[in-house]
Amino acid sequence: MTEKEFLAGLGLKIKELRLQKNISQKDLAMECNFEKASMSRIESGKTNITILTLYKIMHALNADVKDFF
Amino acid sequence: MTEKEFLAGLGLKIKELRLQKNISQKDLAMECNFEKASMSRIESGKTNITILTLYKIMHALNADVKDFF
DNA sequence: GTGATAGTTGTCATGTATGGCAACCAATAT
DNA sequence: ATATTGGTTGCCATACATGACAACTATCAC
Repeated sequence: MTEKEFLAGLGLKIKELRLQKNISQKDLAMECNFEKASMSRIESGKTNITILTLYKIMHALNADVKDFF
Repeated sequence: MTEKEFLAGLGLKIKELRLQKNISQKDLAMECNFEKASMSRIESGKTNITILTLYKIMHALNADVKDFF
């Protein structure tokens, strides 16, 4: 698995978990205290997020970090 | 759990996995293509690593990302 | 003591994540 | 046609992760 693929996969996983909660990128982003634009870039695998950003998203989704992989 | 605690916990987990393989910070760092200094800071929770850095460490340790959490 | 190994800490340059705002596209509804 | 909603993309400033090198401490061996 390349790094690009890894990021894309993680983004997809976040998207899946978000859709399970039936919330928009905007709403999830707001709970994480950042812009919907950032969430879009994250879900599409365009940014190499830090572990704390993942942690924030995890919290907002009431998920475990394990669930992201 | 605070963000600081989260980073510290992750660093500790990396250290554990590294020690299970009986390799030094320097050796692990070399396999990840960075300096032992960086590995030291990561294990002590001083840096908010990106997900790709975690991915590299995971690879070098032959571990699954899940194992880090 | 000298040397080797393991880890920590400081500083620097470069790249990029983050946070912010705006403009845009697509789809749907009014 | 207009408005709304969900998502994407561009740009900007700031903060910080990364990669690199050096200096330092501590421990253990010779």
